[in-house]
Amino acid sequence: MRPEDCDSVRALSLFKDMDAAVFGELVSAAYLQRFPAQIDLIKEGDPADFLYIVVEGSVELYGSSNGRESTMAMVRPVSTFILAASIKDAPYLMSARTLEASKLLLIPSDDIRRAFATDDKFARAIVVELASCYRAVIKSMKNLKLRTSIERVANYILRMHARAGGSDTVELQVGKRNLASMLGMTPENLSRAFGALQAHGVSVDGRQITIEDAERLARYAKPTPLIDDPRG
Amino acid sequence: MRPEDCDSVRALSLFKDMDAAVFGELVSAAYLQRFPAQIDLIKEGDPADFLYIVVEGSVELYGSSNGRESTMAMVRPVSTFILAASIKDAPYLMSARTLEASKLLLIPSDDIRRAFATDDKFARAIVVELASCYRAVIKSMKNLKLRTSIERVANYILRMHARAGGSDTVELQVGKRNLASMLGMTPENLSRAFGALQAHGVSVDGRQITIEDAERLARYAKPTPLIDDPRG
DNA sequence: GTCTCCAGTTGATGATTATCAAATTTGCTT
DNA sequence: AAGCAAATTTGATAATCATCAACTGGAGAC
Repeated sequence: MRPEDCDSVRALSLFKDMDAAVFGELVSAAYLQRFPAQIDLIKEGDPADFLYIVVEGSVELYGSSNGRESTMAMVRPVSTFILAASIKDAPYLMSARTLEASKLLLIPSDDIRRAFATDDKFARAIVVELASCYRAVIKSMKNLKLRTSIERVANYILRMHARAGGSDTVELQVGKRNLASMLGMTPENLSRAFGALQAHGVSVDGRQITIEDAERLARYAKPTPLIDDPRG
Repeated sequence: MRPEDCDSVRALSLFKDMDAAVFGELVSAAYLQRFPAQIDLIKEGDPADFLYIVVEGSVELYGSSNGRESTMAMVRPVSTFILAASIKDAPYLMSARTLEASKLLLIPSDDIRRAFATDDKFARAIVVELASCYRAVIKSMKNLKLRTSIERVANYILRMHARAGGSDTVELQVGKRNLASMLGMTPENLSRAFGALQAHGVSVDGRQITIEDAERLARYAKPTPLIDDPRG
């Protein structure tokens, strides 16, 4: 594991304040691996053998039932996923696959639980992390239950716009297929939603999205920090 | 606060292993209050001044946006709600109101955070609690995204059936209006869903639900522990 | 450069779900 | 027990969303 990768993991709020020796043990027990795009990493229902950290690339978390499948979240560097299952020693609730070629750090759940039991600061950092994850899912659920599909797309565009520092052109980071599933709709309807948002000053060309007037779009989308603020 | 209420709170896994003195401080700082039915307790966006514990009765957590409103969860005794906001000192993401006359324990978030900072066992108990809450929301989200409304109703009935120890008649604990919102549909469609489930051996009379053959219903509902198991 | 493949788009249609209005039942009050 | 308000059901209709099929355009293979 390269020092800069190690540093970027250590910089995560989850690990930042933990005991140096315990962190050392975690890292030495871990595997740093590269995966190609579209590789299945974990399957829901499997025992949670590892905690995963996305060092480079991106990963899709999705759920399945019957024949259906739906994206639950997309994870980009540097952050962890499936922490809850690792800690509880419970089966994964979501499957995961790489979206692109990715570098991942796999830490055995046993070691995570041991560090959790020994290191008080680590235990407290996990609390904060889980609380944030919990609140993120609640927001995502409110987004789903309280908004129409076009509103969800509109608010997604506004969030990208904010993340890009207010630039009036933003670039989609994920394929429209994945985005559609993430937003709880079909790819066809995502296309049509983009079309419908032309009426609110949005134009889409490939993965380039141009926002004519963010204020105007916001008047339609009606964003609220209680759903759309990635922090808090 | 009556000793039996105190004991039932202490028995929660969140508090069970915590230091007796710290627990004593928490309880002495807390307010035990009775509320009538349909009383607004908290409003989303407000600062998280208290952690709530439902001692008796039941509470609805709901989100709103635009003019819409949707039930996110229903909390029954004895359990806590809005722990994540209390710990993070962040605004509530959900509003709460009593569903029936209820007895609630309100613990100031400041005291919760102080106890979290001092008591290592409490900090670890919070981790387990938050991990469980997180997984519960993920399940709820999978339920929403991966199932039709009739399937959600069918699986809800199966869960009640299991909770009632396999009895072939179960009683609805909540009004159909609330249940509909919880399951992400309108009251009208819940009615029709019950009607549609007659074809799978379910008959509904008021709040009494009779399941002719749970196996048969399960063949339609296709429950999975990764969505429907309340534990894990 | 041309071909192929695949993601994305578009159009037509069907299923699901929401909305509105009215009828009916239920539960509670007097 | 009668009367009233609220909850639920039912029916008719409309909006939303999914599905299927056909088409388009661009990226990579050869």
